[in-house]
Amino acid sequence: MNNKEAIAKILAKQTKLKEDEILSILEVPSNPELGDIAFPCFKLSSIYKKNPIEIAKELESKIKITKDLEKIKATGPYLNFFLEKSNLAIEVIKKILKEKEKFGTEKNKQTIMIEFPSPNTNKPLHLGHLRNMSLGESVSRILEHKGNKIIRANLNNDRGVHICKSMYAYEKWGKNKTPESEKIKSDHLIGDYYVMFSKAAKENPALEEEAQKILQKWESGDKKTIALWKKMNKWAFDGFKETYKLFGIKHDKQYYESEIYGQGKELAQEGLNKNIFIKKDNAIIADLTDEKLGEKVILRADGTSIYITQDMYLAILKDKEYKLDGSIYVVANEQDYHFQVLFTILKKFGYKFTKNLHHLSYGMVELPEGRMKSREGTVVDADDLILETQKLAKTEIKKRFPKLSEKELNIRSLKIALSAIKFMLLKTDHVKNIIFNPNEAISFEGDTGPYIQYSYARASSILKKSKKKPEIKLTSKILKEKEILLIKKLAEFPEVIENAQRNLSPSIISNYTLELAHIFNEFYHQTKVLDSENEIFLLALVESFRIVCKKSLYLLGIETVEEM
RNA sequence: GGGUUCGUAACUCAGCUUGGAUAGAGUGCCAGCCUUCUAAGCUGGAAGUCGGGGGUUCAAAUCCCCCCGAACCCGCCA
Repeated sequence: MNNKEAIAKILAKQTKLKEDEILSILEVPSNPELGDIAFPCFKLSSIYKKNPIEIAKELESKIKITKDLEKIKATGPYLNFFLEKSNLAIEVIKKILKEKEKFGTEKNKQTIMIEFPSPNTNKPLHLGHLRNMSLGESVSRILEHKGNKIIRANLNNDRGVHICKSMYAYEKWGKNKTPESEKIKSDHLIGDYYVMFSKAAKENPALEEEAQKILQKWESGDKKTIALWKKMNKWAFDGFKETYKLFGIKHDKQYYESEIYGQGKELAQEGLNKNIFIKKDNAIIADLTDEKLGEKVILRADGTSIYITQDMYLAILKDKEYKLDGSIYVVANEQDYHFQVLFTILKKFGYKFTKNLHHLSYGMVELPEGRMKSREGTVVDADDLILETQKLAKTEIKKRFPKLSEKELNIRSLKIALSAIKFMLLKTDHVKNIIFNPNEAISFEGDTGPYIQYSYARASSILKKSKKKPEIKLTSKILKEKEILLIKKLAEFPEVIENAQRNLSPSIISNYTLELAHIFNEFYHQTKVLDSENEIFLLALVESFRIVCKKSLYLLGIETVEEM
């Protein structure tokens, strides 16, 4: 901020350091009571060969107080600057109220594709997918906020032996059952048969070969197999569609593995011709031992393509179709190696877009007893979790608003439930694993989404009840501690977004929003807004909080409620 | 065996990018606060060898090295 620059200017006059040098040393004191901006004197200490404590004292007596500078105080080896708060407050609030939801935006105008969650069609979405989708959607919104055009893409893994397993089980035990006849969500029906197959295959390993046979039939275009595959895939997609809608996810582009899985063979041949790949045991492989990635098969000895072959092709296809400035794959960290290999190969081909590819790798969601396993049916189902959480939210709402209409109850409880789930998944740094304890994880108190929503609702309530209009005018120049803290926190927002964007890290926003809401609640208890001396100004402050809080939640994919 | 990532309070996590002043939250526990803008809240308290060891530095949770522990990967599966 220009306050820092002004201070740097003053210090540059008094010391041998240059302005930008000072600017990089200036920091915010750990405790606000110490001051607003601190200058550590250690650097000067080595230049002047003098005790930093003495240097701080000397500077304190040399620097004059101006109208924006309330006080200067040397504390130990630090020189602390106290800013005049009312000017700062007016400046910050004016900017927020003027720019509103555009506060902190930029005009980057890049086209960026974000791929998520790319599910398999043999089972319904689970908690891992919810983490994936929360991340993908939040990163999309953060980059949009920075002015970029985002294409939300989804790669449907709709073929392969895992899908044949569900097909086998359905054919054998399904007896023309349908989602309608069983009154079950269509993708859940498929998942049930997948689990059934796995259990049966444990007893009778020969079933694995049966699934392989179906895959061969599928690849040869056997009509009956294709018909069954189409029928079951539709069930999967219909089910996913509902979950996406419930969770607030909309894609701009759908890719299907079944349509691209055979492609990329020309690339393999091209790589061979260009000596990027070599032939070994009749297969085409990439020798990446120099890159410490070992040898990777690109095309099987029988000429069929594998995962990496198709992914090479898809990366090029995406770039060709959209002329992308960036492409982000939101995929769990179990595939770190795959993406390292993929990007290395594309680079060897000389594709310029390779430098714009990014694997947004995130940690696993585990249960207290260990990893979730679809095969064993120990996964936390996405739909079930959302509906269960919504039920809990309904109970809480009914305690507070017993007369609320059924319609409003449904809308509000869903917003609160999704906020609890999404925030839980986004508050932890995405590289880390999350241990999901079903008994404790879903909460509406403490460091949670609903806590933030509640703070927002309180703010809305104040504005609704006041008879006056917010105005940036101070009746009293003396601001209370929490009022100043809140203003300072609001001012941090653009920097926080910048940081979150640079690191593609929604958790930075989650933690900021939590701190913001926390300070607002402290302010709420310290200062009564209605009928106070500074009412119109405080209303403007509350409105500023509402704007920034709502925007922060939006960037996390979370909606606000006006009353809760 | 090799690679990648993680390790901070009883539990779940911030802080590490850019080294600085007594390491911060939440949950749980203990003690308070609802005739005052919504108690899904607020105030106070107890609770820490920042995995261990070494190094760099005036200064290390933060940077470097070694060790230990955990997760994931190392397939002509996806």
